[in-house]
Amino acid sequence: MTANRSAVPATPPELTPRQQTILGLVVKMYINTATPISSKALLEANDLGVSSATIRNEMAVLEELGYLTHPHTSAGRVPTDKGYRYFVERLIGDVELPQAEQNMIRHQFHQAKLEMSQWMQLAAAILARSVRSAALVTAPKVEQPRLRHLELISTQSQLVLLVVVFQGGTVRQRYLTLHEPMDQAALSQVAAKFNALGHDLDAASLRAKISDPTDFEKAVLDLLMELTSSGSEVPINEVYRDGLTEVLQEPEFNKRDEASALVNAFEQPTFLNDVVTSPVGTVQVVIGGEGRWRELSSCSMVIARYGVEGFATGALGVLGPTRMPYGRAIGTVRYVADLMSDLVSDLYVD
Amino acid sequence: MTANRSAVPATPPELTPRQQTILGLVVKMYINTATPISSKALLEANDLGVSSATIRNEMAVLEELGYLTHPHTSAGRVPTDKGYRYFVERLIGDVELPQAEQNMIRHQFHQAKLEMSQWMQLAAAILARSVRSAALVTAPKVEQPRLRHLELISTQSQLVLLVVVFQGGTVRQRYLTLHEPMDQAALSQVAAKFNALGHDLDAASLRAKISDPTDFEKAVLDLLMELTSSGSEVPINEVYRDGLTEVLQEPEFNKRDEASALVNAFEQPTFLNDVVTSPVGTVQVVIGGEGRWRELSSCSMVIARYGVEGFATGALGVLGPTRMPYGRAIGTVRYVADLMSDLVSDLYVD
DNA sequence: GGTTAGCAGTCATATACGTAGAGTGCTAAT
DNA sequence: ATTAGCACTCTACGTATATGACTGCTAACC
Repeated sequence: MTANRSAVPATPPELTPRQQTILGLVVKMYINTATPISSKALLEANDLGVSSATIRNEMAVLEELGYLTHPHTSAGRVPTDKGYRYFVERLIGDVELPQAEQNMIRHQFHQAKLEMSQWMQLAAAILARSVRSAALVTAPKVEQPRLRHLELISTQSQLVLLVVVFQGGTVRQRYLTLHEPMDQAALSQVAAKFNALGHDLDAASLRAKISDPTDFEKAVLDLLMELTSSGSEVPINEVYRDGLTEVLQEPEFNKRDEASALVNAFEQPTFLNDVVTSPVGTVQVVIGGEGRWRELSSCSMVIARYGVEGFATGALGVLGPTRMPYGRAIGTVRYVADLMSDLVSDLYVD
Repeated sequence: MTANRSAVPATPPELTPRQQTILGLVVKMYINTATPISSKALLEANDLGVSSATIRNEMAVLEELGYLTHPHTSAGRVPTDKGYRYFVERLIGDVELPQAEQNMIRHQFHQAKLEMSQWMQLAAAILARSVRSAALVTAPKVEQPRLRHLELISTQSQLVLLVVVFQGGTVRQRYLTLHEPMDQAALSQVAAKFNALGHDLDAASLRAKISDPTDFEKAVLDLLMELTSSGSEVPINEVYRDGLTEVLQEPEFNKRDEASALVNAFEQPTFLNDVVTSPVGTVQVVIGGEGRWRELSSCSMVIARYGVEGFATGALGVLGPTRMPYGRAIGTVRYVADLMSDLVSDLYVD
């Protein structure tokens, strides 16, 4: 009991088994009821073999150590962020989703039409419903996308639309302004040349293969590089959402500021990707904004990357009150992320 | 003054000029202050040359006729939906946006990068900021899209991705399951055939041109038809939004139910298109949900179609409290819709 | 020493009540 | 037709009071 099970820096001081039990129960009950947990209530719901006075004493200790708080003198206890953190890292037992639920989710995935955007939308819907939180899914971003086909389309004079289809079916498009007019035939010729040379190559390799490019070809190559460079913005609409309405019903979002902060984060296109730092395969739990996202002090996130590391990854997760069912959330996020990873490797790797 | 200026059926009974003035002032003041307007307050803010008692009498008449209400006995007057409607249809004067503002908006449009999705996002942002409401923009839907290029990409065995680029640069993609395996070469051959025959045609014309198609070719043609049929769903993510957070600050959304209803409508992908009925060129004002959208009883919408009628149209508009600056809203929506229409005809018609 | 019963103390919540102020509706005078 | 004036109504707000939910502490207990 004294050995640390995790390698987290600044390990919290060890709690006695009974303190752990009490902390765990307070967290679980508070997550369910959304009301502060009194010593009496805790006693009535669980048989601990001790009196409420003892529980009070232990709660006082847990408060001293920073795991619990008091809204006011005559109220029950509420977990602090530190309390949730301890719960998530030490007390949560099995976060594996029950088999039945896994089956249900897998079944939905296999029923769906086979399109990435629909899958992402489905993933968001499943996360939202299963965790009762707001869910976010961003499209997988291919690291060095290989070209499948490109098309140059003349629209107005001097204005050309470049459409690129990448391996795996991702499509990107961008307009290009010409210095001097070119007709469609000339454009098609360039496109044909690029298609012949560039098939299955990434943008850099294609550029290397084109000796002595014309100004226009250079411009197209630049645009291709820009589209596939790692700094390039993911298209703004490539984030799929669900469950905002439901999570706004939670009591913590009665206060308008809290609700606004949540909506803000939820709507901001880059938010999820800004927050995710964990590699594919692990689930990241952000509790109470963790100092970095001030507004989200009463929100938690359970998020993960999915896909194939170093090749194509996206992010997904849920956003809800700190009073979140962490067990379910972690289990579901992990399971859905795994499913999505399978999809990515099926569709993008060939 | 007795002649009807509009051809609306069931014309409301004519109000005296003074009643019109008072109704107009109450609406305007309430829109600004969000508090019920008392006879005294109205008198102090505007010189009407009569006493508060007279105004009270007139207000009582307007209430009798259904244009105003009372939250309670000793409160000022608030416009009813009917009052807003009268205001919008008869009392709003010039809804043309001031030249300076037009310039500002036009300027922003010409500064932007030339991509439809970015333009739509920009339109949403402009609407949201200018009207201080939530703004929605849906992508233009081309009626009978002509093919530009299609690509068949083998992903897994039996699973083929169809990517179609239409005239104007719209891209659609869909997966297709094969009955028997085909290799990429065979797929490319079919694609080449379709590209040669189908360039600049719509799906139906292409189908007519292909005599004696193989089973696979039939399947691709079917999919093309489905993608371009009028019943086909617009991709779920093709709606651009902005301004939700801001509009949620409005006092009417203090009540959670109101806020939820708004968020719901705002998030539902098909909402805007479900509501818009007006043709391109006119602005539609929906006040208080108008019976059909029960939840939105305290919301109004100012919306319009844009694009080229019968060819490619989308919808845009704002969603806010019934206490909405209708003049600004109508002016801005009209102006932005016109700009977007110009874009559509520039980009899609050639 | 850990545990517990019991009790004083604290605070939120609910209720009742009184007052101030805002605003209307009505009436009688102009 | 308009208006001054006043009675009436209702909300908002502050205060007082009671209630009940908890805690924290102390002293007794095992």
